[in-house]
Amino acid sequence: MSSSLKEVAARAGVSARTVSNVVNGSARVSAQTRQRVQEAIDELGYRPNLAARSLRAGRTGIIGLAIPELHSPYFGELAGLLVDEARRRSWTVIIDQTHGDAEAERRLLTGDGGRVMDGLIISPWALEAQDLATTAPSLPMVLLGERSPQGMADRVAVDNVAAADEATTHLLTLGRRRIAAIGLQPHLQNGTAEQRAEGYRRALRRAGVRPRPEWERAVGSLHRREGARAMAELLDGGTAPDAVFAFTDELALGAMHMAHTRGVRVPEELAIVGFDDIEDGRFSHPTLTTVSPDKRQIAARALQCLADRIYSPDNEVPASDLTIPHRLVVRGSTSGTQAH
Amino acid sequence: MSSSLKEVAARAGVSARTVSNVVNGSARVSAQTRQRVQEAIDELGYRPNLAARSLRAGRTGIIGLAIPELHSPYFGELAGLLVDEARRRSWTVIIDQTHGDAEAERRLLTGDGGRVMDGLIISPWALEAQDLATTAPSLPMVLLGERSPQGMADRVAVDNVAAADEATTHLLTLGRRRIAAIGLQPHLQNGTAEQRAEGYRRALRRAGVRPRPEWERAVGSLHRREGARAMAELLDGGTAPDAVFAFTDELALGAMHMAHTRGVRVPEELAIVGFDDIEDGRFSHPTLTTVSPDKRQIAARALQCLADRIYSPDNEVPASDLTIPHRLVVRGSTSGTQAH
DNA sequence: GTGAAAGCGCTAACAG
DNA sequence: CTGTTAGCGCTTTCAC
Repeated sequence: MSSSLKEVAARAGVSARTVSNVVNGSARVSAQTRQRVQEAIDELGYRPNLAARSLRAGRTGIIGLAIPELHSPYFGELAGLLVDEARRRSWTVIIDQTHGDAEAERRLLTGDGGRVMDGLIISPWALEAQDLATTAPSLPMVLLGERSPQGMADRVAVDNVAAADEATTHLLTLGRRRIAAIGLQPHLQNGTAEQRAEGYRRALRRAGVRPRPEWERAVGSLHRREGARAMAELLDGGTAPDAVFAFTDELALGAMHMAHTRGVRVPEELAIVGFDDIEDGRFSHPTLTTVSPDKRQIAARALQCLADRIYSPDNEVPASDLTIPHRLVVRGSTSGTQAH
Repeated sequence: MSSSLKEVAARAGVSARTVSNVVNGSARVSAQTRQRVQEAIDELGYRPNLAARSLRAGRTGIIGLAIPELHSPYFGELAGLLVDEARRRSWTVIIDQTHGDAEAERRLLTGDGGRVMDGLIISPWALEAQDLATTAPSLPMVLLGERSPQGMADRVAVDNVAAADEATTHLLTLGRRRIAAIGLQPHLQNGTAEQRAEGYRRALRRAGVRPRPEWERAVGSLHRREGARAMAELLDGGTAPDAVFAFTDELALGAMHMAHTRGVRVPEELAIVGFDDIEDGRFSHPTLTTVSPDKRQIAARALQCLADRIYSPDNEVPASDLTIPHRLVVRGSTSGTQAH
């Protein structure tokens, strides 16, 4: 179907070695020879076979990205940034969706089905620290989020406790005291959710407000639908909250939707803060106050870590644990103005 | 680093052939031998090297997906569906973002940098039909959207003219007559935008309304920001429209945002229809009326086409041109109720 | 500056 | 049922 290096060599009247040199620029080739080879390449439409090259090199130039789902503004945006950053490093990215399925995550980690990837960036969801530790890491790996057992792999994440604390404190500063939280995931032992809950409670306690379990709402997923459902439960409960801290923007937008549906005014009667700073929140009505992690930096750091591990012969580099900066972006859902 | 088939064979005291048979189940192996081999595999943590396998097989099991950007609800969702569908067919997906860059699209088409992918699904944006035709397709390819020169590659798309007509007709049915359109991209010769504009004009004419050029607003991108900008221009213009058909939901949500900012009530003073049926539109305030393409079917059909081309030895199968069904979903932005 | 040849890890055709 | 072996297309050490 497609011509090989050998055919190019034959046509140009040189050896395979020389063609290889021309293609890779790996050694000096006389201008004349180079041109003859280049012509042969063009005429034959030669493209190097990457499988062969990888087999030789022991590397594929492909890294894996495993995320719960592409269909999610946060992960979609992050994936986009990671793909761009990878491209800058001449890597291609294979994307896998785990859908929060433990089996899918484990399969990826063990490299079941064969080695294609030089490294893996994974945002574990269903797998617990325990599992991650026992599942031998068969390849360089960077974890996004809160599930790294110490020292097992590099980790890149924001300080969720501090961020949640800030978000909650912001609501307290507005004079709100009946502050609910939406987004707990008790069945998952999900590190992220637990840490955001911890920051939420910490802020409440510091302000002398006692956390009320009935205002900590669990969700089955992080989609808008679940945020809406949780909000409905809160509004149907005994005392209605006057503020909500949602653990993701999607949940927050779902909650806001339900507030509108029930005729509850935002932010007057109900202030809302989200987490992630997705695009939607900048154009919702009202616009959404949120914790904004530096996603660009998450992508850059994750790839830097991976590159270090892949290119460093020394396998004993201690795992790094990078904390990415974040900031609270105040918008309409917690202030009178529709600040952008 | 990782053990090879040969090592496994040595440890199990069999030949490479037998190990290969065990791994692939390609021939009958005695239960006893199988077990011995399996033990060796487990002990050594053997994983087949896919580069070698691909080199041998002439196939990689990897397909490419090239879209303008992952960071976009529509493409993110579509990419997710395609990845899942590919997985069902035991393919892995390499994702590339073109960012609407003609050069990036061309590079992909020519397979510059080497052959890794068995096939490519591409949603061309910047490249014109002309370019696509002249750029020799070096691999099986399916085009998503409106840019296929006839017969060059398979194409999967909705009937944009009909869909835009329906959307506009819906607005006319509500009694609106000053209907603007947001989303033209004249500089791109973009087939999709042109076809939606055509459907829009056709519906207007059929209803005896003369299309007004100043109500056809061009955008630089399909993001919410541009929708907001275009809406602002419309509101600042001479006669304000009483309805807007935006060529994507993101543009529609941007327009809606601007309407809110300017105190224009939706849908009372301004009805809005979008296109794509992204998740955000189901939870916006008000919820967004939109044209909903059957994305699941787009994904399924695109992969079916690709599979046919990859597995069919006959290269002369005529290119198919599949039209995917769509439907108009009426929600709050064009009706009094907040219908979900 | 260029050629010859070995071999990356795997599969499959050919023996036995 | 299992062993032997020849490449897949490329890079690279060793010669010239």
